[in-house]
Amino acid sequence: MGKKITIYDLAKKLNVSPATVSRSLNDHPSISKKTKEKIIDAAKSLGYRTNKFAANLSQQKSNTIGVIVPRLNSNFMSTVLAGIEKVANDVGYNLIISQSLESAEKEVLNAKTLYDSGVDALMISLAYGTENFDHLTTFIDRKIPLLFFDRVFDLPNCPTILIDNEAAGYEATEHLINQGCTNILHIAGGLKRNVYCQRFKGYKRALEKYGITFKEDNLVEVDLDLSRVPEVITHIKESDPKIDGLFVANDTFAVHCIKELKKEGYNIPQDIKVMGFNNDPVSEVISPNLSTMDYPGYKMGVLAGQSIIGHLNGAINLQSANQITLRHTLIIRESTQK
Amino acid sequence: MGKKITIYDLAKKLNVSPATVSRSLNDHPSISKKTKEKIIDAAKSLGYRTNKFAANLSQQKSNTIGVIVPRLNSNFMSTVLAGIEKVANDVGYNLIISQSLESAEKEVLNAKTLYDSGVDALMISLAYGTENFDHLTTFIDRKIPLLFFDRVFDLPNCPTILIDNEAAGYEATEHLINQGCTNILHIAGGLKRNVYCQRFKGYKRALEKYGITFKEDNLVEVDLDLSRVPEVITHIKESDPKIDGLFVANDTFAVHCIKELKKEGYNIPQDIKVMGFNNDPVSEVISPNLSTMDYPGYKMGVLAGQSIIGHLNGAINLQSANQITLRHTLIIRESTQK
DNA sequence: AATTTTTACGCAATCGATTGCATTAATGCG
DNA sequence: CGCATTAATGCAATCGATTGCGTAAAAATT
Repeated sequence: MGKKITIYDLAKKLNVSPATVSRSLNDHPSISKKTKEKIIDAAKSLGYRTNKFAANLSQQKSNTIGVIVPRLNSNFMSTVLAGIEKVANDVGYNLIISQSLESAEKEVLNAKTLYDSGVDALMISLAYGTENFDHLTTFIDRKIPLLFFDRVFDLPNCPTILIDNEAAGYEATEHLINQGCTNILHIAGGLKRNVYCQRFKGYKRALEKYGITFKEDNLVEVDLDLSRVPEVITHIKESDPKIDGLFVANDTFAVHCIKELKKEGYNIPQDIKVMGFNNDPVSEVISPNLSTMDYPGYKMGVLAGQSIIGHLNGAINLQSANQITLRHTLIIRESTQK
Repeated sequence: MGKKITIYDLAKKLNVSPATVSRSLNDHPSISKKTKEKIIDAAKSLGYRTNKFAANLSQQKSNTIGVIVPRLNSNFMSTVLAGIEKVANDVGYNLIISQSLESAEKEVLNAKTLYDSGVDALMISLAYGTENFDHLTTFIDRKIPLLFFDRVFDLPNCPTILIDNEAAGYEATEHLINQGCTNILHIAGGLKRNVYCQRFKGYKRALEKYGITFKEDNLVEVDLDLSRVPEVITHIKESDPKIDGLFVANDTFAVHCIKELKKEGYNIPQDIKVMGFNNDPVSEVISPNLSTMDYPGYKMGVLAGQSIIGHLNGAINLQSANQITLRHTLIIRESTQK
């Protein structure tokens, strides 16, 4: 394998100008079929590969999309990413993925780096603590498409993709109530984030609807790290009147609550009925199987990808598809049986 | 926010040459402290951000590392990726991540794209079916560092990071034997890949060591997709003599086997003892808890990242750290109790 | 055949940062 | 003070592809 070969090499070899080579390779209409073929053949046989650095510089675009997620290694996120990657890859976009690790500061740094890297668009799912959005408005100011998914925030002209967390929270709670629960504890993630805040709102609305008074004590806001399970268990043990229903904002946490509750001698669902959220694979593994809310991660990724790419291609305009709400589905399993 | 500002803008504003600006920004020794400070201050206050396209073109490097994995959405892989991302991000490298979806063809395409994108290095975990490595030797030919992790292949001068799958397979099988199993079924992934092939070898060696004859019938090679669980169950049900031990090459699959076996009336571990592999979170959720082999994904990612970056910086040379083998740990839980 | 219109291609500037070499300014030294 | 060093900066080419504009050649028109 020799040196990298450039359009200049091709041009020289074929006695045409570099401009012609470039245009041929890009299938520009004003080049005759013959020359095009000649050049493309030569390019192929000489193993020409376009230098993206040069192309990027000259076109001021990178064919790259930046993605910032709270963490890569959660089932939900990696599934969303799989969806995004699929569509991006299919149309020739690269994905630069970075994780904020739930830190607002790191999110800012990530955004800066991606900005510097010249991504053509940014897709983001916010960290727990992000409150300031200057790192994102930079993108908007520079007309770089910005899309939120799952953990969204309302910025002008930014499409968002999510589910109706309020309705889902409502349905989850309603289900528990229908199963006979009257004292339902809700374990929420950071309430700054829409996903948790909305689920909580739904929870409250369901209580109201069924004439149950909401008690501050029945809301626990944690970061959903498993190390926080014990305090939740304590909370439940010390509850008076006794908690008889548990609505947890994510399956992983719910599953570990069940494990601990079982250890403490609780019968699930007889003593406490438990609802999760996400339909994570573990929900089908725990015994009793966890009732949960299905949350279409892969589809979310695919739609997010399609949306941003359509947008980059000018096919979709911002106004028309400013918010996509995906369907959620209540999944009833053993953990909430009467 | 106005237009993007360049070193030329800065140069003009400060009455120096672009060269001086560039050198100042890169802390070149031959620029006086005063001018450096002056320029850096101005850059900061004007919000200068270096145009990576230009820098890349001129330096012929991208500060970007390509990663190809079979799939993003598995707990193990996303954990490894989290580790890689962490170290890469800490030292200012970007990660372009793509998934082969276990298809050799897509892996080739991914490799091409990453090559074209000018990644400074490539890290890869192979798809099930990859047998030809031309798409990777391209990198070697062009002196682009190439590293394998987990699903590796021995190419000259390519560092690999993995665990001792043979030993782990041996220990897993030995444990089953020690617990009294005499007819152990092994569920393997594609045997073309080292991880599965080696685990299988370890399995066989353990059998031999304990005087058990290996039967072809006791090896099932599947792609470990959950849709394949039923056929495994059938296999077990029809086995004669009865299978009393199951060594599955990954936890997810193992867990679903347990679920199905329980449905079929088997008692785990009384009737069949089950060993998984990976120490996936689900292994602690299934009842009975699954014995497994701990496999340090995050650490693998971190080491892989450090290795390739050290290498890019010239700190580590290829020869010295050509293969890193991580420790694995047998984790004994309920599913293999006597 | 003369002229207009198309078609096909080349010229040269551009994108923004980097860097080898030359040059000027500052400093040192006898 | 004059010359040799050394320090600090500028010039201009380079990285490789893209693209507006101009022009020569071919085709169409009358």
